Amino acid sequence: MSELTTKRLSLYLRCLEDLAALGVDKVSSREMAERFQLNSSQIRKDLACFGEFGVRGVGYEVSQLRREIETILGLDRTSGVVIMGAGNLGNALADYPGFNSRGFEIVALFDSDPGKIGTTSKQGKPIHGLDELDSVVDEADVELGIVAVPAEAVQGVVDRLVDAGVRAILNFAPLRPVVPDGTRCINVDLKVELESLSFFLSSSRDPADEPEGPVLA
Amino acid sequence: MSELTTKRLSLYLRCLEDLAALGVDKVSSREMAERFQLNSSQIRKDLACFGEFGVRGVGYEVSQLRREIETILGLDRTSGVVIMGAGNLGNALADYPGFNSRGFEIVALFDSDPGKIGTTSKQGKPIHGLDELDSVVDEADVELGIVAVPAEAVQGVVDRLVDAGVRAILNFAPLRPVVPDGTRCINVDLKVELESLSFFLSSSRDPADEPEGPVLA
DNA sequence: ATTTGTGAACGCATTCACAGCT
DNA sequence: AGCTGTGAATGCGTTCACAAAT
Repeated sequence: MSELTTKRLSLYLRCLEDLAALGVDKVSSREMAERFQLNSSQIRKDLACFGEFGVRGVGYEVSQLRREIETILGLDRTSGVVIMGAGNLGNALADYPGFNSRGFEIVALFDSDPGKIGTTSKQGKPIHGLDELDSVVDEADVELGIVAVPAEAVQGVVDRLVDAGVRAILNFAPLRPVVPDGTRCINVDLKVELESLSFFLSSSRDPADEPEGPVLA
Repeated sequence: MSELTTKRLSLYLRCLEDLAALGVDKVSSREMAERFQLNSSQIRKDLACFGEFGVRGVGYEVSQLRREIETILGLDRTSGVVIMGAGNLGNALADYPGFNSRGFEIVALFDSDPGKIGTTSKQGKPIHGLDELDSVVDEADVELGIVAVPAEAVQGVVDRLVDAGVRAILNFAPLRPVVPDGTRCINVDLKVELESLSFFLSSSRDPADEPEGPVLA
């Protein structure tokens, strides 16, 4: 099963939430595709990986499909989340509404700075020292770790998470840590994204790509 | 040219910076691949899109290749950046070291909250009202916009950026705005990433994927 | 001997197009 | 008539393998 498919399922889920909020109760793949700029075949193929949720000639029932996707993504169950690094980014993520929603619960932040330990984020999420990681992970049934520490600290922090039993990691540091088999790490590399935009700007300034005007005389 | 290639170029650049810091001055694609867990053919193919930077039988000169990639990505030139939304995330991004580095300069944040206008981020980046967007973009030669506002405000904010002449946008809100041709928008959807990890956890708990133990008797 | 640069082969993901069902 | 589910076709990205170069 492709990771691209699962990411699209998240998108579809959000679309279905929008539709439900609008009071729509039935939707076809074509309708959804048009409304949200998706591809209808792809919607159907993605869903086909997990079952048959539609009715031929009719379409999909919004609330039912929504529940199905929630179940597929494991959002029918709440996962505890810890955030490693209580800097600006860690704090922002701790209070990010999207991370404190169905399926997830931010349990705590961890930092090595003694000045931060014992304080909380703006929304009141506690900041602990690293020595408390194992006990918090055990007690709060934490399955997910978010890493927002400087590059040089990443591998050590990830190793600590893996030792504590966390097998899913979202890493924001600009260095891809090595993780053992059976552990998944998704890297969100903000600098790479920004540099990709810089390339776009640079190449659209540079006339190299479009050497001539319109070909039509 | 694939966006995947340009994102990998950012990675290669970071690797080369590491190598330079270690005092390495020549490197082969195989060496780089092993050290940073990449694929040597892919490195060569990616580079081949932009020229011939190596010497057969020898490899690449670190400082030269580094400069070449900086030029390709447009980092030999500083782009002004504005951040829309001075909430937790916007503020964290404004002070993020990776965004205040070679090739980029965070110029200002913008917010509609009168209580924030006139204040600054922790690192001193000014927060303006939306009415000042056009003048700031004009005066500071801003080419890049980062969007960190709630979903319902995204499209309006993006339209304002486009009107002001910003043609490259990094969007953190959970809604993909429509942008005109010639404008590029990269969406970083944090909730999608987290839900993708939730799926991984869910499917590795669920024995459906691996119905049996080891096949070897 | 070693490594680049690249055409060819491969594999994966998307899109098409239609049979099957309501 | 209309829409799903899916095999077939296409397109894209990665990997292989080797000729060209030092």
